Amino acid sequence: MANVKDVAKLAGVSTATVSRAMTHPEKVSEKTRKKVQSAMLECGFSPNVSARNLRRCESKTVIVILPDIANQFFADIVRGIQIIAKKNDYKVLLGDSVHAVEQANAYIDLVKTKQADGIISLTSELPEEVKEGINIPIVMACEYFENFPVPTVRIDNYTASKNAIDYLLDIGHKRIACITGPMDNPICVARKNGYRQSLENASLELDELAIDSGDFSFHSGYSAFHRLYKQYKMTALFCFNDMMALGAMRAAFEVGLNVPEKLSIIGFDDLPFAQYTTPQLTTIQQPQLQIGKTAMQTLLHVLFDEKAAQDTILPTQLLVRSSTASYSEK
Amino acid sequence: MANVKDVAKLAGVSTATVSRAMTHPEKVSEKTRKKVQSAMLECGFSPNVSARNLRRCESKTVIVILPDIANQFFADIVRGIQIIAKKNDYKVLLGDSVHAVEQANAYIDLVKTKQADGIISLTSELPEEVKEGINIPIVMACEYFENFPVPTVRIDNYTASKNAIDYLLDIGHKRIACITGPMDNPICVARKNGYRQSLENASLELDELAIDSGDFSFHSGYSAFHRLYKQYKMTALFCFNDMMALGAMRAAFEVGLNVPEKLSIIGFDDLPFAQYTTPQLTTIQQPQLQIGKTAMQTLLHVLFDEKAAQDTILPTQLLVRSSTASYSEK
DNA sequence: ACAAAAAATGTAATCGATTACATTAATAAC
DNA sequence: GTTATTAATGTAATCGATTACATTTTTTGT
Repeated sequence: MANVKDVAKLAGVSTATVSRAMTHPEKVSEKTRKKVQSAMLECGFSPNVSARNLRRCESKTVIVILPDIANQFFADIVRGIQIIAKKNDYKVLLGDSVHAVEQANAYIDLVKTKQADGIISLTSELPEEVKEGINIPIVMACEYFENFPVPTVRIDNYTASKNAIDYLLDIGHKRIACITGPMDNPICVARKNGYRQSLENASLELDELAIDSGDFSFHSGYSAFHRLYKQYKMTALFCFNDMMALGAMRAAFEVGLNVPEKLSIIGFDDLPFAQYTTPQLTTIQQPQLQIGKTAMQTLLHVLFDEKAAQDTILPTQLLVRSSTASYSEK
Repeated sequence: MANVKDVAKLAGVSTATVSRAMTHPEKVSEKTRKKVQSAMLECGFSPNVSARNLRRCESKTVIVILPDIANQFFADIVRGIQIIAKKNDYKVLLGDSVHAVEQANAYIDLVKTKQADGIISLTSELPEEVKEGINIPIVMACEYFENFPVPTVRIDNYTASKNAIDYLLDIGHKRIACITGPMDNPICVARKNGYRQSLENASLELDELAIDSGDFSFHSGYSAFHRLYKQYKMTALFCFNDMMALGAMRAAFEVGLNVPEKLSIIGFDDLPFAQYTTPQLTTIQQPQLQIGKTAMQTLLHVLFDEKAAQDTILPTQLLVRSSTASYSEK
């Protein structure tokens, strides 16, 4: 494989000039730049990036840690990250942590070992050292830690959730159940607080029997519904993501509880399938693309210390489709 | 940041010994190994992998090129790849090519520039040079090129498709429409051939009005259905993936064509949502996890030239759920 | 046309881990 | 106890691109 020396010899210049022709073309005369370029073509030269990284102490690569590549929710976030990364000459590499801290750690090692410059984490399932403010450029998107100083980009889970319940109350529901995510997750705590606050504002009490939890998978929504159905007579159900909402909708169908006539269901995320289910799913839309873009921009700030990187809160929107209907007591 | 020299000084040994303690521990005495290890801990040493890669001419990293991270179909394939990679001390990095050859090229460059050792491509949207047998370790999974010598792992699309249509014929359907994928894709050609052959075996002629094509997205299935519905009276519909099948199912609902009573629908892939739709989707299951595992194993063969890497064809299975029902003419 | 400033290029050190080869220490063989 | 073997360690070159600094060439100003 050709290296700078070969190119230099072929072009009749020094290795320094070859290097400059690649990375600082403005510092090389038009004429020699052309000579170098054709020499590079002639011997099929590709620079060895390990060598460059070694010398430069950077890699122009960012790692995105996903807890679960199978969750479509992350797709557009990643797209947004890629758009901004590309504009800034960064490569994006996706690491699926499969919800395992150990696996996430392996990706963080890529930064420690200089194979990547920074991390955007879409999961809070990270090793303790990260929370303790280890010196690694990292931005969290969607998720966050309580009281830990990692810059984040996210939504206002509390308000989004509160608005959804407000809407259900508005259209006459009083018995509103809820399928949460894992309650050790701060965003789930926030969503549950929104749910509780909305009920309290309507002078309704939160009934623990109306609440069950899942792990964001289709199946967990399905089985949580079956458990809830036995213990609580609900007219509406709020699920902490669309996948669980679909699982619950399926389960409701199986017990003959028609959606939305007998049961209203609201999801969270607005995944692509949400408008293709029958009935189409009412859900809370997150600005995934914008979250991704902002996260990458924030990471660039962290990397270049341009300004103290801050938290960003982006807006959500309740999309009313056909899985919800107004309720009036008979 | 500490480097081998620092560790060496701290442990009172040479850099060579430090290096050996890391990568060939059996060549170092028990005693010095311990000394080195505690010295590494003491100064918080992480080896600079760029330096190692530079010297070793390898990166222990493989790139997986996905055409679309939003397509859940790839999730378990990636899991399978990761399982085998981990066993062999390889890192897996996912690259979303967004169906763009240019983007795929950027990932291929990672190999040329020694940042990755090989590629598993889940898309055939690759630059021409790859097809021309460029000297890059690459394995294709699911997709393939006609007449190009890249090792592949895939299913028998022709037979899988033929079996699905055979089943529809068996349960009495005669007017079977089809929503294909992009017809410049060899796997789509194979599936369409299976569809045609099954019809021919039953002495039915393939009617071009019964065929439309999509791009594997929910929406394309939805709009293809609406086009088909205007021009062809079908009692069954075969879609080349589950996402289009769901889109079509939604469209069928909108025109009042009940599934499965008035229209049977078959998908392809068995994505996680397929058992949570109403009705649950009959579909062709692919062994995604196994495809991924085999692809990674094949890539290891390619990398180490252990034996001529071959093509592998894995089995599929028709999963009959509730979106299909038998048809009898009135 | 000449000095001064600016632009272009070259020389060689550098990044940090690895490893061929050389040397020393430990063990085995007789 | 001496030599032959083997194990452990050290020395220094190496991977390939970058860049500080030095030198040469070109441009500018008068």
